[in-house]
Amino acid sequence: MAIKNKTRYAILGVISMKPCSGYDIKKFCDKTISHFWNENFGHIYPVLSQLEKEGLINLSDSSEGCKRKIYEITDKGRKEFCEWLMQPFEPQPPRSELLLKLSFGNYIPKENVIEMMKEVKKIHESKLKEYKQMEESFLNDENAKKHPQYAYWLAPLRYGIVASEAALKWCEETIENIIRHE
Amino acid sequence: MAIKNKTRYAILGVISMKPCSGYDIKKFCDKTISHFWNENFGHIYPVLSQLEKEGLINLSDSSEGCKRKIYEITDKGRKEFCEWLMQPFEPQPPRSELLLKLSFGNYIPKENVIEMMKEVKKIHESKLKEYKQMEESFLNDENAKKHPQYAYWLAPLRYGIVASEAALKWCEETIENIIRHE
DNA sequence: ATGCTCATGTAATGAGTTACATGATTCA
DNA sequence: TGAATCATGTAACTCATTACATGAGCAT
Repeated sequence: MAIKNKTRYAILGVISMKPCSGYDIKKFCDKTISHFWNENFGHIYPVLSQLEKEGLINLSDSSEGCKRKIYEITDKGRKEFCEWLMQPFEPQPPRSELLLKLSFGNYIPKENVIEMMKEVKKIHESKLKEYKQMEESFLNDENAKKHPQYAYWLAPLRYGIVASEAALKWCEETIENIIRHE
Repeated sequence: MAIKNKTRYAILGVISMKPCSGYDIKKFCDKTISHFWNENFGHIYPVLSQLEKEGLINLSDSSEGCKRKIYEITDKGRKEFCEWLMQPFEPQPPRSELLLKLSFGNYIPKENVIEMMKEVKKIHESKLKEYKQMEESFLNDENAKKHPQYAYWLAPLRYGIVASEAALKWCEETIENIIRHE
């Protein structure tokens, strides 16, 4: 059976970049990878304890006597993290509430569906704008370019951009189709 | 607090089209909406019992004395289903294992990441092919065109197509970027 | 002194998956 | 007669979310 707890890998990944606390991890997720990954405290803290118990992370020396609990990754932890990275990608079972709703659109007035689709379009527009701004500042950052993670950070951002553009196009097309179909 | 159990709406939707059994619902999901929605028996049956208890579905007369339990939607059920349909779309918290993995690609050999991306590309290629075939047979089906659900069934399919095309493009671009970045 | 952010955690709950159990029917 | 499919369900488990509780430190 495939391991399903992805939170542990997200945490290992964040800690592997820089020793940090549970609070830091949450902040990092919210600020940096929020457009493709989310975590919440209620899950982070128990998983942190478990990872420590398994010896994949350690309380760092710097956090002794201090209130904040700073964790660092161990060799064992780095090994397990890399093993996960090397495992082939397995598609996740899809669940799109939007597409589910949409496919039963004939049960409610056309206007409501169109309104919903316009809302969806707006969401993608604002996301696209945000991603493009991020991309611009990223491409102009000479320091970032030298970072070994550069191409791997650009990729999710680029995904956000092309996916949003496609979704936008699809929204327009779908609204047209719904209007046209009597 | 928002209701989170989406399975109940998927079930109500399927039953609202045509009275059917839990087994039928599973078959329908696998065959017809599998590219954007999945269900499994272990969840369908308990939710069916619950929906019946709440009076949103009924055992149909035709299933009396029969082994198969055919359910039909009640007025109350149809009302609740439509209420859900009318509620504005709320974006789901994102969790892309692929993008998470990819963003830590610098921890493993480049070749592995590229191999993974090529696999992902293959997956999208075969999906795109499948969707296009479905689209073709759908567009050539004169009966389908007259169905009130027509535009709403075409939409998820079109989404699959544009999303796959975008993802494909992104795969190629990303592979290039990873190769180029020393 | 009031409110905000920092910071860590626990408990309850819910959603969904997987594995297991059972028996009927159909078809080769 | 044996395998595959039809058909319904339960139990155990895991993952994740939400709500709750608590307290420190800092600014106004």
